[in-house]
Amino acid sequence: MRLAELSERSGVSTATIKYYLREGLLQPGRRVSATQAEYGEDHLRRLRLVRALIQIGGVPVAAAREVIAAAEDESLDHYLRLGAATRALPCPEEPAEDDPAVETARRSVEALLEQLGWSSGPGLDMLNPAHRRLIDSVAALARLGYPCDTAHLLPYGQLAVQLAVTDLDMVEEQPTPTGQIEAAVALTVLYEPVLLSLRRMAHAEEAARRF
Amino acid sequence: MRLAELSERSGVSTATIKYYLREGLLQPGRRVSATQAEYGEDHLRRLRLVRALIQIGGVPVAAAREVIAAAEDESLDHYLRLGAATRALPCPEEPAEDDPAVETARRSVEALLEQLGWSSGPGLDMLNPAHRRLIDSVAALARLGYPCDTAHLLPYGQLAVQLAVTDLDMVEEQPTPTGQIEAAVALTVLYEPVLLSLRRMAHAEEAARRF
DNA sequence: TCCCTTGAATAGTGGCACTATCCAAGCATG
DNA sequence: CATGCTTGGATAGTGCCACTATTCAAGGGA
Repeated sequence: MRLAELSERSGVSTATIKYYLREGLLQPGRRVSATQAEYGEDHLRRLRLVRALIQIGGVPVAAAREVIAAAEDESLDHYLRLGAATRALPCPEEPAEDDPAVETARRSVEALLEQLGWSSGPGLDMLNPAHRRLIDSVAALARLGYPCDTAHLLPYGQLAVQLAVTDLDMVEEQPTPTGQIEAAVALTVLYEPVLLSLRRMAHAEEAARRF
Repeated sequence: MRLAELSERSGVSTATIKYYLREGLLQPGRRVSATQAEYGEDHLRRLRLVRALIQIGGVPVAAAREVIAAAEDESLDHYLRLGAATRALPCPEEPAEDDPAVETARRSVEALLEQLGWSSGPGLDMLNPAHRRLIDSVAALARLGYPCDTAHLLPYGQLAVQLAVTDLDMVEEQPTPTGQIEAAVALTVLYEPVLLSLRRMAHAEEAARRF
């Protein structure tokens, strides 16, 4: 199909598609003449994924490019690609304040990981952006005077384990390796708003029940 | 204390504090002369809250103002203020595409709420931005071909209920009504990154276990 | 006295995600 | 074949957002 049709079927303007092509989020189409290119169903599928990551998941364009690149890096094996793709996902990172609260938070988190039985290799922690973000968030809560020690975090950690099991079950439903990578990325990102929305709705529900 | 001290103790630049003052995120200090103002501990506390909402929680400045305004609206009673404050929190809203997927998603969500026993008053749904976001996210997942029906959503909803119970327990620990409102806002927003980080880390852990 | 700080007002910056404009090369139609 | 529209590529511009820098006059401290 032509650019115009790709645009129409995806609901993304041609200008934006061109932008994504420039940014490397989308493979260029098969050139059919000096001034025209042909796109296929896989382009459409990819475009929909990119669009969902950016619009629903709030993933920045640059990060989406990294994810896409990692997902189709043929030089890695399946598991490494999966890890690379998910690690490329953004954890909106703040410039770490050198606060005593951060050190306390780091210890709380370390203790939490131990209680959860998570194998936190000493180098792996710091490489994982999620780990940094967790520490920063806990530190912010502590700075405001809210309890956020290991005991408080533990139930959240246990719930996270349940979530991960459910999520990976869905990933393993995918038949092809590429499909699994894509599913891992899409489900990781797109279930985040689902989860947060449900939590907020549950807050409202529970608050109404209590008052 | 003076502006400079407020800045030093909070770690926020004077320029940014002035910006927050202009934007109404912070009450002006008690004027002590034509060119100087005095700030108290409550200013510091408020500033830290605002900062955490914006930096850690990713709340836009405008939304933070709404939240603050609702939290201290004396004309509402405790429960209404709590609702108003949390409802002012942003759910990064997308321009709703008029897709058949959205209609399907809406039905899935409706069925989910019923199974969870949530009292979704017919008007309340649409007012709640979280509800819209949930539908949009489910629609995006469906558009990509991932299963996201009521059966798949139910475990997430049940987990959300557990989260809400834990969260509201923490809110109720606060002795004063104002403290409860503040806690509700802070915990709603600041536990989101905690939860998402833990989920991603659990993904990595569970993936390592399986492969 | 002199200079530094303070607070207010205003304008400017940088990043991001597009979006608008231009251009030359086709293709399609009469 | 002429003509006008569409296509893809390149470049520059837009709008928003969260700050940030500048300028100014009035205080206050050594």
